[in-house]
Amino acid sequence: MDTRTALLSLAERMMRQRGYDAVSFGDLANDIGIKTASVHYHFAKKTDLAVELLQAYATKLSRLRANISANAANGGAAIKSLVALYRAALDDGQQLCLSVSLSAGRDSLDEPARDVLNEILDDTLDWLAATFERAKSDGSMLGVTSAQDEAVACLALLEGAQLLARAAGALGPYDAATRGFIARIR
Amino acid sequence: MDTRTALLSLAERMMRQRGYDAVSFGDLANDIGIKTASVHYHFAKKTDLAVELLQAYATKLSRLRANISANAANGGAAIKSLVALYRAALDDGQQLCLSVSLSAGRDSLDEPARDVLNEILDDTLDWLAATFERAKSDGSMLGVTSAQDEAVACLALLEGAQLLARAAGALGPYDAATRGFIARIR
DNA sequence: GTCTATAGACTGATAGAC
DNA sequence: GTCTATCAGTCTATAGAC
Repeated sequence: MDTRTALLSLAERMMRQRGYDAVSFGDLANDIGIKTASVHYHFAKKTDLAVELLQAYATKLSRLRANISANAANGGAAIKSLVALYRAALDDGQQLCLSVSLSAGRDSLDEPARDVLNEILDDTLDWLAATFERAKSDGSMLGVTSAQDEAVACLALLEGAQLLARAAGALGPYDAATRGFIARIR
Repeated sequence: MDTRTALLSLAERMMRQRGYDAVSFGDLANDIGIKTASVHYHFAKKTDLAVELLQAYATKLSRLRANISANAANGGAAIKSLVALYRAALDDGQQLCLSVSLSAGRDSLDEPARDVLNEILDDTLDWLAATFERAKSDGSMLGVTSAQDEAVACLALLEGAQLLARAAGALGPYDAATRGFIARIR
């Protein structure tokens, strides 16, 4: 793996664990085994690193969601897969998903980075709303009234569940928080 | 208001808006109109400030929850009041509640601060579980099976809803996320 | 309680050699 | 691409005068 890719991968892991402010070029350089000046060669400013990280994350998430939609037998199964996806991102309660982690320290980011962050949220909510609509039509989920509201509620639940699980350093709270929701799926 | 109280109040507002790492003694000193050395007179270390902030927050929350319990006609009404409490804390989408904000940057805190953070979470979950039990008994909430799971799910929903509202800088997402949940209350 | 002054470490970032 | 060297700025924190 080339240095650039290694830096991106390390930065993602570190920022998901500690947040944007708590990760420095010095940390990254040290871990990789190079100097801070070399990190600056690959990413001129720290915000460039954040933006590229978020863009790669947005692309990856889009692909994963499209995959889920294509392979799910119905809307409910797709939603269930998304819950599993956010669960896997927790890494046993050690890290949040990048969007939650950087969302919390939002004010430390500049506008370009915040834009990609908003794009990720919007895309996720769009997918969720469409998928709840699908679940409503095919009858694979109980009690869906407003697909829009369900989408926001679902994302809030998953993000909050990640926060609680990370605080506990374990998956338990994530599972407890999502159990009732999952039970609505037929 | 004395300087110490002003510092606590300012630090709470700033940290709820930006997170722990992004608030410095310099920021606080500047805003109050004193020097950083004077801030250190009131709070020797930054972590002392965090711990005191969190302890005051824990006390305040306990009092508020006890008040809600005492004044609510039934369990459902109490839960509804808690949802309103977390909504008010948002300040129109400008800041998170202290516990969510510091939870995200958890790794920057030392053990004493993390301990109070966990205490806040545990107390909140205990109150929620007891209140869902109450709602289950008095029939003021639909579909309560496990009060424990409901408690975790409810807190996750409220914390995630705060995150989404702050990202949008508006209360809309909070209301959308909690609408379906509120509808279960009779 | 607040100040000046200062320490020592770390921050993001740049210039220029190899 | 990576290095050395360096910058100006910030950070938490302390000593000691007033």
